[in-house]
Amino acid sequence: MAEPTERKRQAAADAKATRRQEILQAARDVFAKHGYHAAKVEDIVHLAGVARGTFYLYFEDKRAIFEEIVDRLLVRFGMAIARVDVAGNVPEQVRSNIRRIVHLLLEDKLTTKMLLSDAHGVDPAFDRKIHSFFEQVGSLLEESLVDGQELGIVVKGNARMQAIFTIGALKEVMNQVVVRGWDDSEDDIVEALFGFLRAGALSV
Amino acid sequence: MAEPTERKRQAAADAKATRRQEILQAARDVFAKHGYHAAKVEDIVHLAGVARGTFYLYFEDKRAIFEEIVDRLLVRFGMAIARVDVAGNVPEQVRSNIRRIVHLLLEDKLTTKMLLSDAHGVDPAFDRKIHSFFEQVGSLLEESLVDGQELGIVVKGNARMQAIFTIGALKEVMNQVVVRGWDDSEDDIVEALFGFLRAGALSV
DNA sequence: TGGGCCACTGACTGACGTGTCAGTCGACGC
DNA sequence: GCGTCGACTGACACGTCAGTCAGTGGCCCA
Repeated sequence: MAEPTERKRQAAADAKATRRQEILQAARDVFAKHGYHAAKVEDIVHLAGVARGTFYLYFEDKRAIFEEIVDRLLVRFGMAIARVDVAGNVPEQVRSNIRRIVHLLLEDKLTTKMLLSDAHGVDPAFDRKIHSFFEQVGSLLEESLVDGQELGIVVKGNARMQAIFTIGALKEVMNQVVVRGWDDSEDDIVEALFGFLRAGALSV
Repeated sequence: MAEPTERKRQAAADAKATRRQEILQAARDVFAKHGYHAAKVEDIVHLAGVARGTFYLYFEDKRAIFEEIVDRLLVRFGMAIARVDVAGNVPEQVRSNIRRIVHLLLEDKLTTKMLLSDAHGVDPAFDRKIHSFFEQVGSLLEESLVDGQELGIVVKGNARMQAIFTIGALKEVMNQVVVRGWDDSEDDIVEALFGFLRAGALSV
């Protein structure tokens, strides 16, 4: 193994992977800057420093590369969520979940921006995908809230709406950070969000 | 006054206003169904039952009619918000505000859908307009929260974030109702949202 | 040296959809 | 009846941009 031919094949594969990565990164930048519809394939290839045709050697079409970028984030997002174990320290687990998610989203703000502001209206099928992802997250959260209500650690009420409000609050704060140039620290955001979930805003 | 000529002029003006309204309504339906980018002027004129050219007698271009529809909603939205008077019954005033806003947004779900899911990525200038509107709402809310904190009726903490979370929760629940076909009653939504602001979700 | 391979190129094409404008038509006044 | 007006029409011109494909050049092996 590792005869010259093989080594070469490997080097070539690496080069291709690198090239692919370059295009992917350029695409992320362009999509984040201009939005999906205003982003031209021309802009992407120009930024990546390759010709128009090369783009199509690596990706099916404009939509495909957009989808790949978003998909990667969705997968990582899904993995960042941990089910809460009611036997343990619940508040701390909730806080950890929030922290992991916020961290993930702020790690690559450009991709988050794409997800939050461009992912709608790309294509009906793609819209459905995004929607069903958030729906899954919502359902998972809702189930946890119902469990929590039975154990008395979650406020009684419409759990589905509590889940929606929570997701909305998260989405909106991420939107502010990522679209507007807010530079609040991750910790501040995590603590503020946790505080909001714990006590709401009104103390009347 | 009201001589034949005058009466006729009035009738003509009415006819024009009606025609304009027809096109506006068709546009709202098409934008809500397909999203801004996928909506074709062709679709709008077809639904309105007029020719392509007629559209351009009434509106500058596709963007202009979209902007007019959204602007109308933004104005009404702005008017639905009342400043809270700390001398009075604060919770009830907050609840009224929520109720008015939810009512307004559910009154014309199609326009709300446009605002929530299509208004981004239309055009940089338009994006800025939408953004600055929500920013104004956010600032107003933040000020109120700061006042409330001093009076002890709002939970201590980062008021700007509390404002963002609140707006996010509202946006997300409206999105669910309007994009997904949720049919929860207005009262349920208002009460759930109010409850969330009052107590959060966790009771630990 | 030459020939095959393959990543890469960029001029080109075709589709699409916006906005235009020369022309139609009915109403109305004279 | 005849001329004027203006709302309305819809075929067309035009720009834009995604995706294609015939061609180039560098590299390696025989």
